[in-house]
Amino acid sequence: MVRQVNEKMMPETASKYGFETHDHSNCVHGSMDRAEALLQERGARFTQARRKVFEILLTDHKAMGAYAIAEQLAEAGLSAQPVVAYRALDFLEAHGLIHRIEGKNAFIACAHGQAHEGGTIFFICTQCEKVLEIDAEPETQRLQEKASAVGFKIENTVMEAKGLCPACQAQTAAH
Amino acid sequence: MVRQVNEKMMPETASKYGFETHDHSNCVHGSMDRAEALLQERGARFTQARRKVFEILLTDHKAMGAYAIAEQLAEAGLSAQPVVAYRALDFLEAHGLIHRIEGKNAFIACAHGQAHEGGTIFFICTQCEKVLEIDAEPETQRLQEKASAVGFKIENTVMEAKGLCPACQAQTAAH
DNA sequence: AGTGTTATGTAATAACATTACATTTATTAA
DNA sequence: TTAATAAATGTAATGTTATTACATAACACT
Repeated sequence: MVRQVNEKMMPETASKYGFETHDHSNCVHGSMDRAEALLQERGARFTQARRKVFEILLTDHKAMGAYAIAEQLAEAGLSAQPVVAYRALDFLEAHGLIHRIEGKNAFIACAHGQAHEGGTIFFICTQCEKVLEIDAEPETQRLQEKASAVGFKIENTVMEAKGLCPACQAQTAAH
Repeated sequence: MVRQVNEKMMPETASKYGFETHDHSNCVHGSMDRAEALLQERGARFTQARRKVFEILLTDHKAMGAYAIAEQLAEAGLSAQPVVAYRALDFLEAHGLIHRIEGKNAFIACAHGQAHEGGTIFFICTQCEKVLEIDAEPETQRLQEKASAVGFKIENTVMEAKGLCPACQAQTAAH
């Protein structure tokens, strides 16, 4: 696997992370390595299917549906059945390595290698499908307070905003 | 259609609204009347299908899937095809009369007759399926600020929390 | 009444997700 | 090392949610 970055590769590797340019090749491998370490520490198995699914999500760096992921699994010699993707996705989500985007029935690799303690807010670009993750604190805390006020016990919170990222706004304005 | 409330009916009509008891019969008709007025003002047509779907959601007062709604449509002599329900749901949502709950692929009648200007936060009870709506201000405003900081332009926000309502907490604790 | 617009009926299909069970691969303990 | 156990994968089928396409009907306006 190629890890070096040469001039020819730059246009591809200099992708978007959040909404800013970054060295994507480095980002992918760094995330894989961190995941590897994390899972080993937890005594969880980073199998081929899980590895491949995580890699797919890291590579595209945008929200992807389970079926699209399943299709790509075949390339690694794995079954392309949806359930295979879903199983890996469940596992990765449980370990905080990826997020499920409710508003899109899709998944993204967690940009931070591991999910925020206090939850995450997602800014989803409806045009390019990229997703920016923001630490949900202190909003989560405020939600807790509102819940307490009416006696509701929160188990899980979803905060997502759809709209246009800077790049797509510029593109739209250009027309 | 029966509008009067007698002793025999009370156990059914005294349902939950938010998480507190209220006169449900009155609530349903009040909402229908408000919707009627609102739509007339906007020059939109409150057809039989739309009326019936709204009524179904008001009656159960909990999150319902489109297919469950479609089944009930037949009772009014309408087609039970999902698309009929979806069309009415789209219309009602566009006019702020109902909300879509992303985390459940389901819909509820807006408890306030019309959606909050600044968005709504939903507290969804995973046990009884009831949903409480809370004004999202000032959270929406804070989200806007966070978005502005990274140059993101929000078009739509989803804030939902799943958990247990007071009644279901009590019930669970009793075991 | 005639015309354009809006809503509904009907059928088919697309997109997303889970269940069930057989088989394989890894872990563990004898 | 091997037998027993647990964990993960393969495969097929099915369940659930949502949309497309096109014909027909109802309404609104002149």
